[in-house]
Amino acid sequence: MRTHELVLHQVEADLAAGKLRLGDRLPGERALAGQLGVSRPSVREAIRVLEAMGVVRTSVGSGPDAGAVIVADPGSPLTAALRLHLATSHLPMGDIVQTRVLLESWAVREASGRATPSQVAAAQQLLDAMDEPDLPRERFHLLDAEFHVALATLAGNVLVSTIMASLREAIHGYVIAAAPHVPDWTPVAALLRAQHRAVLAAIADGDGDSAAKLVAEHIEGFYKASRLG
Amino acid sequence: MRTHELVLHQVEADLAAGKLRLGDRLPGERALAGQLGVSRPSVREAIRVLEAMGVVRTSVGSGPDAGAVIVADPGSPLTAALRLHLATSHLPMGDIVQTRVLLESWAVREASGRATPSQVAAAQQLLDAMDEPDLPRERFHLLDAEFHVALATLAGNVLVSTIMASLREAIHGYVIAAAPHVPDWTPVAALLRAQHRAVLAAIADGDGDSAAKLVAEHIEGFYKASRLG
DNA sequence: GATACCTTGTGGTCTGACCACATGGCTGAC
DNA sequence: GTCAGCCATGTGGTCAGACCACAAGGTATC
Repeated sequence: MRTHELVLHQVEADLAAGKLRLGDRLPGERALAGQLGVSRPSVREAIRVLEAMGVVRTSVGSGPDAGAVIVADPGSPLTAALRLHLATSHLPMGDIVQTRVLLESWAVREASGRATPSQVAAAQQLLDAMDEPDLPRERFHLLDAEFHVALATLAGNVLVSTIMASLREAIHGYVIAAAPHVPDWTPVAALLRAQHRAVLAAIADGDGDSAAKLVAEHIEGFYKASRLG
Repeated sequence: MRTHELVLHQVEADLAAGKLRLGDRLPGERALAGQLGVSRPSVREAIRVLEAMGVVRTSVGSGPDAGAVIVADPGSPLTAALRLHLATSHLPMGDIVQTRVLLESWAVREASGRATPSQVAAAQQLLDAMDEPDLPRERFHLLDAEFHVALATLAGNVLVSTIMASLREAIHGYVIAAAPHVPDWTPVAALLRAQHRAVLAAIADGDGDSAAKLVAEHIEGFYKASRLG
């Protein structure tokens, strides 16, 4: 076993045993190295991995917030991993689109009937913001992503909404890059806006089947238009 | 930007540009450090992150296989991240079960009608192996996991089957730990075996709806019996 | 020609040092 | 007594240099 893996296992064991909890600070790099009988570079490599996994956040300086703090951010590692594997071209974009359809259809179906009026209103505000004329296209896509993640969150499943958010973020760059393939943007944007409102209305009405159908058409249509799917 | 992140971005850019392809080797740690004007520990930290993300595999020694080789393994990082976040107790087991039901229902529905006889036969062999009397319980669960992943693979979506595999692996330890909660194991195992065969039969018959329903009941029933869900 | 050895290049690890940064207490002025 | 400014302290960030273990492939020996 490599030295930094020893450190990783130790930290994971402490997490599982409850010795390390959310918000706690890891011992300093020098102290941890001393405790485990390894060198500081090995501890640092382990902390880099934990950081990449979204388990700790490090910051320099002094005070209560300094050092390596335990956080719970399952999203960022997933996003980063998806981005990297998309870059290697060994993760077909079509599979990602299909997965989005699958997850979002389920999420809006689940959200129908359990979404509170205030949650629906919050999503509505995002749609209103997207109605603004002369909205830059990148801003449009960011709001769009936020809306879809908000829908996924309504289903109340942390894992599903996390996966959704990561999928959106990982492909955001590709969506922007594909912009030239949709020269006539204005009518497309109008269609997307209308579809969003239809989906949200179906959720508010508690009509899960319609919501699922509408969101699937919405996603598939967009990727087809963007030549991404 | 921290130094090791600079290295990461450089590698990601090379991947996206096609300068680095699957199977290629990264320059040696010393060479890479020299090229980018950073120190070797910084390069090493970056490589640790890439390794954690399943983008490279490192090995010592000499020859064509030595060093850091580009691989495509989106599964292991996902597994590790899920394990760690389960350890922090900020990822409810119920959400994982729900996600499994969602993904597997879709997968078996998709697999119905597109699975070839040879694929079904391969899955059947796993079930036959699970029929062996006096099979150790851990071995049973491993074969069970393999069977479920095989089903997910039949749907032909890399992302979905990868997520599925990671979910299974991440919770494997918890399943084993929950074994004492199912004292009367023999009839439970018999039920699981029967359910497996029913699911596979439905897939072979092309009856997607039945397959989806059966697999959902199978998964939910198991977690309920194990007091995990 | 086959075998044992050794050269070479790889990652793995450690030591020790210095830097940048943020805090928090200390010191001095008022 | 109060407050502003300063500096000691502890943190991660980075570096240089060294040595080890390992595996391949060439080389010398028998």
